[in-house]
Amino acid sequence: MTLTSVPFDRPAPTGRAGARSLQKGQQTRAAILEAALGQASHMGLEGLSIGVLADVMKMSKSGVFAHFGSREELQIAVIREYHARFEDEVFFPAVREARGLPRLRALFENWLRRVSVEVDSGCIYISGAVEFDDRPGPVRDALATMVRDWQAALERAIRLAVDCGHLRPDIDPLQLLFEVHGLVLALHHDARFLRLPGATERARVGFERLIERSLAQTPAAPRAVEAVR
Amino acid sequence: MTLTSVPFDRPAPTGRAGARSLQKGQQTRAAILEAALGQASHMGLEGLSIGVLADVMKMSKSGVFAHFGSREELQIAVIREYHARFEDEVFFPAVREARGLPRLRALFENWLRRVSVEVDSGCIYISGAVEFDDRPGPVRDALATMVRDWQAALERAIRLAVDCGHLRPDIDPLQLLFEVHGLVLALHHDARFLRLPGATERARVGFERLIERSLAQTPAAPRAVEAVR
DNA sequence: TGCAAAATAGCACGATCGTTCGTTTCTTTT
DNA sequence: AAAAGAAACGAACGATCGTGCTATTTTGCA
Repeated sequence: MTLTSVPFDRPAPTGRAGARSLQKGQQTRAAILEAALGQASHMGLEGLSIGVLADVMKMSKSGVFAHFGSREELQIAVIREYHARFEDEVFFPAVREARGLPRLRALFENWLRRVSVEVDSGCIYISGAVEFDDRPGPVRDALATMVRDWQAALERAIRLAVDCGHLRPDIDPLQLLFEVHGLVLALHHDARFLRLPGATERARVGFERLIERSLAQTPAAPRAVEAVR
Repeated sequence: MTLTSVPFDRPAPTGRAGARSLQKGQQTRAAILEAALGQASHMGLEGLSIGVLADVMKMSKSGVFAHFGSREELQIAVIREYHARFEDEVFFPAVREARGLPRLRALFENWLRRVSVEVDSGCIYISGAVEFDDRPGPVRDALATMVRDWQAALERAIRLAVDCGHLRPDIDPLQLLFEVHGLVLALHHDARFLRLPGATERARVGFERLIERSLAQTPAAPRAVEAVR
């Protein structure tokens, strides 16, 4: 019951010894990844620099390098690490809620928390999407896989809410997903770039209006009379 | 009656001679800018490289460099150029429409066209916002000024639609702006990064629903009965 | 404690980056 | 046509980049 089916090669036991308790290498690798995640959040995945990372870790460049084999692999490792944390902070806590509207609300609320400035780091899904929308390659592929998985999870939650009878049966899950996603992107833009206060609340309001319009109990909304022009 | 009040130092007549017809320097500068705009659309403003630009223009690096004085100035010049084209393609054609809903619709529709993949280039406002949300400096400032101006223009159009009686008087223009902006961002994401077909139509549908909900003629929407949970 | 293997350091490479400077070529004006 | 000025070139700089080697150190296990 995980968000994604992408295989993680985390332990990567190169030696024969079963990784009983995190070997030295694994834990410095984890520490590097931690630092890399921070750097990528601020400078973007393309801003990741092995040299800078080595300085931060007080290691040699080659020491850092050896853990990943290439810059691309480092970027992918960062994406996977971000994905894992996203799962832990957004997805898993939400699936403990009752299926249907409560779970959908929880997913959105947790998502908001992850994206808003309250966490100093930016969302790698969002910044990465912009950085790699014209850059084919394994990094883009990894990123796209994770984003698609997350969108699929949201779509499932929406469909569940429909099946539960919480939302009207005639709503288009993908359209609703599109609109909800837009709210989060607008939040990311206004809060992080324009530094506008209250963006989180705007996203919440937008979400509640979308839900309200999609509620099952709503008597078939009276057709708006003849739109202006 | 322009979108922005930011002064353009386009002609920049260094000599005393009145620039009657584009001097040689000005027109190669324009050609460089054209190429730079294309490069920035694909690689982002941070991906702008004077060396690559020189190759494309078949000029020397220093020749290109001399036109701008620094990489930062080049980036800012690109932003201004993009802004000018955005005005020409999105803003000006729309203000010829009747004020109120028709103009608002035209603004949105032109915006869609500018952002969707139909134009091969990406939107520098959107990619720049992500690239520079954690990078203070003159480039970020220039970008933020342009974006804020565009948002202000949209806000004005919304307020006009309210004043005309097309939209309900109790709607919050900034909230509506936020939600409309989200649709465009979602379009940019789905169309350019995920390469999903039909994203433009989803944005249109979302927009029409937002408008429908805000129409003046709509009888006060019946309060949705007690939301689930 | 000793030994094999894993982890890290050190150094050098080729490439690219933005930038500077002095020179040369092309335009424009007188 | 000559003189003045703008535009473009070419070479070099210091810095940083990712990466490939070979040592050296550190670790984990017998």
